[in-house]
Amino acid sequence: MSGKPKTAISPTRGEDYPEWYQQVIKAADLAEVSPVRGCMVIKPWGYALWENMQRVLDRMFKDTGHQNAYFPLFIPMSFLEQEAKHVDGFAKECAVVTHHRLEPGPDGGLVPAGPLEEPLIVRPTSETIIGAMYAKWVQSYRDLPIKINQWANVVRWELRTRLFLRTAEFLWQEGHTAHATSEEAWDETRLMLDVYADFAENYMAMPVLKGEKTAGERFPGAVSTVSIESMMQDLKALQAGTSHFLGQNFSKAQDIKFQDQHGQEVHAWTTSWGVSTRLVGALIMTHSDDDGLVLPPRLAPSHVVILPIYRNDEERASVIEYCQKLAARTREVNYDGQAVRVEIDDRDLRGGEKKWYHVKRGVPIRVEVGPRDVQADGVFVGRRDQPKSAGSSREEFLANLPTILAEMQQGLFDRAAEFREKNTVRLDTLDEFKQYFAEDAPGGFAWCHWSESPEMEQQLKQLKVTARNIPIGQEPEDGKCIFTGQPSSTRAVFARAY
RNA sequence: CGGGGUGUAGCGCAGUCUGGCUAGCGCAUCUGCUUUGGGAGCAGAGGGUCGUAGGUUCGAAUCCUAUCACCCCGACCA
Repeated sequence: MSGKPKTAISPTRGEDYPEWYQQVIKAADLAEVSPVRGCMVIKPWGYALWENMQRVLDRMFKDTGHQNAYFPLFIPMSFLEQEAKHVDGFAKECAVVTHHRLEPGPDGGLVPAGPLEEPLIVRPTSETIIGAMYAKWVQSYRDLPIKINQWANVVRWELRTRLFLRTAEFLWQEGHTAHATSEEAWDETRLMLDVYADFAENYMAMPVLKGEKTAGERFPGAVSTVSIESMMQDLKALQAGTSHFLGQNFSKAQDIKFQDQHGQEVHAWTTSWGVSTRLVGALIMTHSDDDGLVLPPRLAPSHVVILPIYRNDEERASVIEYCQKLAARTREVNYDGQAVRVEIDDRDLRGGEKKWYHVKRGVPIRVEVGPRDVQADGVFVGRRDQPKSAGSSREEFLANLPTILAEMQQGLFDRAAEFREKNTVRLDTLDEFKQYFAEDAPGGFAWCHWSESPEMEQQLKQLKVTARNIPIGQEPEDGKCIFTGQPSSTRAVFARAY
């Protein structure tokens, strides 16, 4: 016995960040690697978190005029060949289905049989298959706009995978819209970016930078890609969501055209936008600490866990009864427009062990109830964002619960925002830039004047830094690109990234 | 996909160089007793065709060949 560790997660963030990340996922029981290369199994606690994200986002999509639908998992290979730039971006990393039958093989195994006339691609994204349907559905300007979202799984044959951040198969939503005018499609692109930013900041408690991607970081085939970018606790950036203005590139390739009010035949303007289970990774790396997962209350699968403490059957009976009543009362409390989510953990485990189990899983509030609390009609309350627990009366606890949860939600956002602020700089020379992103330097977010150029690409590659985006809403400012000296009026944010 | 590394019990590892007792240890699991407002103590038990397939040998976790998977570094990352 080496004594009680100081932290529940080992190594700590400071010791080995990537390993810490893996250990948090394991300790919180969010997911596991599966027998299938590059694919993960999302476990109940992790999936419940994803379901909460889905629920909120789905409501937001519907509130902005979108409808859900479902398109096929398989895409004919010829569809992917339609848009030239799209081909460049996706061709290499797709799973391809070439047969439609299995037959007994020579060694008692199975061999694929029945070759397909045209190979099918497992969707890496659905622009092409959805576009093909839109081409049928759109004849007149009266058919527009079409605003559809789908919740689906997609496959991108990634070589280096990390749970939630990059897996070969992942869950996401993809919105696909078609519009009569460029302006309308642009508005849609920006509106959905706002939805994502709203979700990230107000539900995930994760501050984000909204901005436009540089040409090099754009979605293949898009005219413009905008993104939300956030800072993880190791100072690396993570792209948390993207929204694409596709112009008429896809509609021309797929013949999505209509007659406008003047009888003119015109190609539609399309957009697409998505967020994925990567958000779970973002959530982990934004808030969690050396004792495990920390969840923002608005997305936590459980807000409150009640831990009964007793020594014998007699105590057990009265404590459990008290806990059940407490749980019922807690469910009557309203937080964020819903009943507070509460569970009782009555497993036959030692108190300390049980407590740490829920600390590691990030449950916002722990309520410990023993015989003394039953006597006093009290509770012993621990908050995930504070090290110490404290006693209070039952009524006081119930009355304060919504405030405490709201306070925790805000507290997480404030702490993350402050962290990003502290690790953000404005740099005006290449020397400063090189120093800031030197191998042994911590790095962070650097706002710099820039211009799209081979010089920039080369410097960035050397320093393992990427242009994250060009934040929206900057005051125009006269400056010079730090790489080329070209005049520049806006800054881009640079960082090492996931 | 290139370079390097690792596959031995659910998890983490020793043993491999130099082939040879019955393949071990820690944690976890199960049982009993003790403990009980805090990640328990003692005693006992279960669990392994040593990644897989060939080969060398009287004998292979150990040597050879192939293959698969995972990790790290690069390339890539919509």
